[in-house]
Amino acid sequence: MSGKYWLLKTEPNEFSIDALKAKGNQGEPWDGIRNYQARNFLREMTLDDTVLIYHSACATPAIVGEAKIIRTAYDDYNALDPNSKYFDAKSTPEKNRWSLVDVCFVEKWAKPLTLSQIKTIAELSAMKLVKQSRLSVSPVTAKEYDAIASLR
DNA sequence: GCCAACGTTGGC
DNA sequence: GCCAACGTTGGC
Repeated sequence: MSGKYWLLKTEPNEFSIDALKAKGNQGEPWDGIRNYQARNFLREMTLDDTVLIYHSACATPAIVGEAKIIRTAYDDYNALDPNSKYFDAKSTPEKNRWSLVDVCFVEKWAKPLTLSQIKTIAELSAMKLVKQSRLSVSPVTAKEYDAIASLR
């Protein structure tokens, strides 16, 4: 089991880890990423990479479980759909600015690792999640992942 | 609901 | 290419 590690944020009101679980093996297109830095990380993802699922903009922001990449980056069709809330007038079928990946549920943790806990752990205090709070897709180092895994 | 952080847009 | 204005994210 090798591969890279990532963290994806989602608002549980919009799409929770339970909603991802309900999708089963077919997984879910992780759409709506409209930030270049986040998009670039999406494009670096490879098959079977581990994804930490983080609930943001809720009562207790926390890492709540794990997922994996089941399809690597492809054009975000929502950007071309005028009826989508993710429509982007500057994207065309030839030059689509945005990408998405498909993600599949792996595991929901019995005990979420909260942001406030994360901030108190030395090995995790440099996480992009902490340093760049508005970034919705971020890399996680192997060291960080090990520290997180040992805490749950 | 407030507000800090910060990415994006557009005038010049 | 600079930078002010604006919009969004997300913790609290």
